[in-house]
Amino acid sequence: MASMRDVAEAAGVSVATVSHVLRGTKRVTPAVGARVRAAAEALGYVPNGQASALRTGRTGVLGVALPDLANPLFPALLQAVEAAARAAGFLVMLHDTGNDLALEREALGRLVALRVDGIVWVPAHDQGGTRLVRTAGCPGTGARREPPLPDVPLVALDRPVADRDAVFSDHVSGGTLVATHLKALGVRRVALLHGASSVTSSRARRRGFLAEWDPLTPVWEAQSGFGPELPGAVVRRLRGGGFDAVACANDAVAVAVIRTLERDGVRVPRDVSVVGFDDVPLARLVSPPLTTVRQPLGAIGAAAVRLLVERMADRARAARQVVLPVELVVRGSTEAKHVAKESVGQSVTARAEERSRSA
Amino acid sequence: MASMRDVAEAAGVSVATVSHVLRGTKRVTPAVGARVRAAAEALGYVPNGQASALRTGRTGVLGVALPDLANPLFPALLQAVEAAARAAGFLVMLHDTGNDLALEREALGRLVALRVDGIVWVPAHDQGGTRLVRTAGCPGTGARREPPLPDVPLVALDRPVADRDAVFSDHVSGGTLVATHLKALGVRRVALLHGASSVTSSRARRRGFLAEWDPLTPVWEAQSGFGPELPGAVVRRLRGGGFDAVACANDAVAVAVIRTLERDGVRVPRDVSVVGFDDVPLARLVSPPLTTVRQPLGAIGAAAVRLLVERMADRARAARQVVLPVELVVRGSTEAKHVAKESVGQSVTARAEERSRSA
DNA sequence: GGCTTACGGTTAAACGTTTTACCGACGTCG
DNA sequence: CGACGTCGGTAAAACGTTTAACCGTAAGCC
Repeated sequence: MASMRDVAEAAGVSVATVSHVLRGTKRVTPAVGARVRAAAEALGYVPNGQASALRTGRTGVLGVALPDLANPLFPALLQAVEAAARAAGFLVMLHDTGNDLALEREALGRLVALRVDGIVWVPAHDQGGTRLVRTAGCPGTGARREPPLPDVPLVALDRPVADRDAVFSDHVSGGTLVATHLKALGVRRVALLHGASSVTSSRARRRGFLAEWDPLTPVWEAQSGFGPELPGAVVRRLRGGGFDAVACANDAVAVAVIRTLERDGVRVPRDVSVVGFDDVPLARLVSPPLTTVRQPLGAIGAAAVRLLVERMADRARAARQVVLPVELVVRGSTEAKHVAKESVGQSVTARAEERSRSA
Repeated sequence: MASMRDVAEAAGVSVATVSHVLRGTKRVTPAVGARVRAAAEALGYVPNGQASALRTGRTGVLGVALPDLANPLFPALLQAVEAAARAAGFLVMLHDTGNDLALEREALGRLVALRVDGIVWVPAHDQGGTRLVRTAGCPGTGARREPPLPDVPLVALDRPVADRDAVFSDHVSGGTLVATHLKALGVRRVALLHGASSVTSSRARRRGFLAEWDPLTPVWEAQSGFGPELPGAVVRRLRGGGFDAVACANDAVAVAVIRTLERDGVRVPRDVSVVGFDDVPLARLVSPPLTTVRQPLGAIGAAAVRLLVERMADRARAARQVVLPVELVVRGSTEAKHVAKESVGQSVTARAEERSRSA
């Protein structure tokens, strides 16, 4: 592949001049500029990013490490991050960590080795984040002491990492929004299906929900994970019935719940309302369309890149955390109980959908 | 960040020795080996990928350029490619081209500039692929003559690119499978919703379908695109009715069709059967679960990486094309017409699902 | 005309690796 | 005892850029 030296020879100038022309770092005679450009074009010259990165210390690449692309939230999030990164002039390097701590460590290691300018990281487990960044391993146990992550600009998404920048959705008020909505619908008995309890956001949503919910009303809680397969215990309990609404860990779980209920002849939302979380594209496509809490993916991506850029400018700056507002999107999977149904349910749906579109 | 030179000084050896120890390229005294490794660990040394890439000419990175992450097929495909790449020791660099030809060109350019070892590319439009790779532009029109893509190992997915390796699903037999299935169900009048006609795979499916379909039976055809929003003309025509089945460009379109039909009181599959394409995760979650044609994503990813590796070994090798078999997955959105419904429809569903799981 | 300045361009030193060639010491063998 | 191969380690060149320092020439100024 043609190098700068080849271009220089073809144009009859020095490599320095070629560099200056191509990057516009110095004024040159129009004639020389034209000669150089012509030569570069003729040879199909493509600057070697490796070499210039080595020299300048900047690669123009952001690394992204995600737990699982199969969860539809993450492609959407990735797209948002990629768009923000591109707007800021960065390419994106992707690593799917498959929810595996070892893979996650390796992923971060490779990103650092490639000297990416910054890392956007959704840790698989939230304890894991901090452990991976700090010096880890149990001294004295003989376990190999894992080295800490070098001081690379890094922003954690949705999970806290000690002493690092982070961006969160406001899961607490997400939980509160769900509780408020269900209360307004006249729901009395509710089932909460949480994701993994090790995930901060799950706990935050629960906190937000319970803060708003009448403390005297019984609430049934269980772990459902984040995948479309419900644990057997949850399925059995859903069959048991006895609740007016189910609030789910995410949209995939909500869809699974709806299918399970319908298979048993329970009608959604007439008999039981179901609320999801995330508002993935799927949510508006299923039947009934999901009432859910929308995460501000675009804002998350933009904030993440912004934090990284700020940190590149000032490595010593104190860690900053950004919390972004979420939004309840009312669709067809929830409906008023014990009160005039059509009017309330429908009008709320229409209004909310309208607003979210114009936003 | 600590460099090799720092490690060498700390260990009291030369940089060459450090390199040899860390890469195991030469035998060293156990004592020296231990000293070097200890120093590296103590300093938190991470080799500089840029530098070694510059020296060796290999980056260990594969570039991936996709049209649109919002289409759920592509995250799934990306995951497959990433898994295959990782298995072969490569990292993946992602670029979402947003179905935009200019962005696509820029994406490929940046990947080349970063000297990725290979590129996996799903061209947005299939004429675009070839045009981008060859020298383009219209000489004489004054349009800036776009330079051809340098000779980087590159594999095109699902769209042909002149003189390059490529991997396809067997869309022709995909179309045939759909036709055969619908015929067996007793469907007489069918609507075909195609994606963009500029996409090779769409044309191939149509060809496969019509080859199997009774040429005397009228077929209604229209372009629906690939997104979840149906064009107005298609919606109006669907409302008109008059067919027993709709074969769709992909699963998202199929879901949109089902919703549209149901809104008009048409029951799926009882009144009309609907068939999707791709078998994205969404397909089994919607109601009714989609009968669709599964693309062998894992095999596609593996084949793509394999082709790239082969070409790295032999740059002059002739371009090779790999066509991979697809599979009909029968679920609940299709049902037999004019014959005993429950028995045929259900048993076929059960059998097919069983087989696809054990596979 | 001699002085300074600005301009257009070049030289050469980095950046952090990998790798070839080399070198001294040591053991072996004739 | 001398020649020789082997072993462990090092010196130095190279990869393709960027950029600070430098240098001749021509223009500007008194």
